[in-house]
Amino acid sequence: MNLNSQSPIPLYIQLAQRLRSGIESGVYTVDEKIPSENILADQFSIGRPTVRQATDLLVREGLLQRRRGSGTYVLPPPQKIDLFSLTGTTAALQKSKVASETQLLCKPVLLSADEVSTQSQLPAVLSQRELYTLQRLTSLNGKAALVEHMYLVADVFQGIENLDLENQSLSRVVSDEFHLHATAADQSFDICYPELKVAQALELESAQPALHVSRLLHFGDLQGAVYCDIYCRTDRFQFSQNITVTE
Amino acid sequence: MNLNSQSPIPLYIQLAQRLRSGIESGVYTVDEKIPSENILADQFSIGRPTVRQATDLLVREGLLQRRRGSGTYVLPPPQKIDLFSLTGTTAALQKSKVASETQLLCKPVLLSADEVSTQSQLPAVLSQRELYTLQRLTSLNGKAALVEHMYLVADVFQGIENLDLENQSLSRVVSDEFHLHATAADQSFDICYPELKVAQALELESAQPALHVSRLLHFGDLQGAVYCDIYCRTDRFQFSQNITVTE
DNA sequence: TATGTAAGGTTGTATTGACAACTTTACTGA
DNA sequence: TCAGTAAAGTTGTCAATACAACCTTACATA
Repeated sequence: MNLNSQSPIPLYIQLAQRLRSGIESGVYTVDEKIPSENILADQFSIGRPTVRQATDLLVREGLLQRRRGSGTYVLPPPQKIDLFSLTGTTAALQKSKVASETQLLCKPVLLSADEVSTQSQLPAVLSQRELYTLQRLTSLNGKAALVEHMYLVADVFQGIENLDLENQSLSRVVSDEFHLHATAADQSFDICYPELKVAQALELESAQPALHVSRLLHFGDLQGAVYCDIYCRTDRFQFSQNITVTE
Repeated sequence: MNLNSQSPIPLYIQLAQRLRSGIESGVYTVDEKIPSENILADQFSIGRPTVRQATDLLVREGLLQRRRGSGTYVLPPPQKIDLFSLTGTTAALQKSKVASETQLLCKPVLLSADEVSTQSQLPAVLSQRELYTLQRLTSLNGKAALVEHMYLVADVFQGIENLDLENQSLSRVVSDEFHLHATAADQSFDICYPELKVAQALELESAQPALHVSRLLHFGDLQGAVYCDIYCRTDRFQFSQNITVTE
């Protein structure tokens, strides 16, 4: 079985399409290996770097995962989780009936207004204020799903560093301990390649993108009391949202 | 100037980091070329394939664009557009004061219930119904930004194929002609690699991801009367959303 | 001065080859 | 039967080389 070297379509794209079809049709089974790079090179009469270019595409699409020394595996399709409605992340996960575990990557730390002013990615409403910052990793069914890097206005959330912030919805903590409820949010969505620490926490492959959501939460008159950068693996879980008109 | 070949960090990642720093610090200017692959290979004493591996990363991150025969260019950062609140896409763009142009890629076509039932990606609420389908490309400031592939319930939107659907908010058409207003939406967000036609319309590089949003719109009692797959280039524009609590 | 052509420069695709770092498998000895 | 070790197989990184397909630049001619 060979590829068409007279075709204007590059060989690596032809091979990628063959492999993609094989995955979709079940020829290659989820959680099992596809043939090794050397075997594919022989089968299709092309070089191993060209095979790697083809599998690079499918790794990036979230269909395959390479494991050094072991092989190249077919990944399962993503599950669906409502994450971007205003219910709060851990609450949404509990509703979705997936086993979820949240752990702190960084415990809450108090940042002075000077320190905050050096962090240019924070919204203007938070500049020049003291903030608590913390990072959490949430795994679903034992698999890393999302990382949250949160900033909370220190004045509003005094004492939060003494609370248990693992395996518990932040919105519940905010509600139970501070008697606040989010009333609105501004979010933006983009594709990014997270910094190394976040990529490692999410178990991302080299140059694998993540969905990045910047979320600024408003609590009635307390505008922008919480800011959160969320990094999601959309290849493992599909993140959804329900919204309604507010009029 | 050389890379550290004794480092455990691969050479291509070291070079990528050097180039990224150069872009962020302004050493390499937006809309101008970085040094050619051969020049970088000489400068850093590495092979051209290794240089290409490094620039591959930055192309994927949306920092660089390669143009065959011309060079490798630094791309400008994305602009911010509110797209995922419930205001409707073209209306949101008008509000953002970017020059926007919307053109049909496919005019509305009526799909029979049989044809609809073969399209597995549509939500269950739409199966077994006659639908109009159409595709639109929206460009902002002359640059392809998003593609919408829409499905509208035929009973509800009879006659829509006779309306002008270019350069006009669908939500306005729906409002003016059918006296309907979206009251809620279910959306999900993921990173995808669109099919060729969509990728071409968006001017995506090979294996460049797009943000994919599936949106099901509800019009009061008319649940799920419009379904839309939206593919966005988040490297050119940053897409945002404002949501509020509905209680 | 403008147009056309050729040469040079640039990125895109592909091959062959080598070695490192890892996992898996098979065999041997206690 | 179990543990340890070596060999084989797998992916990851790197390089040289070649040719194709494109763009840019410079020069010549009308």
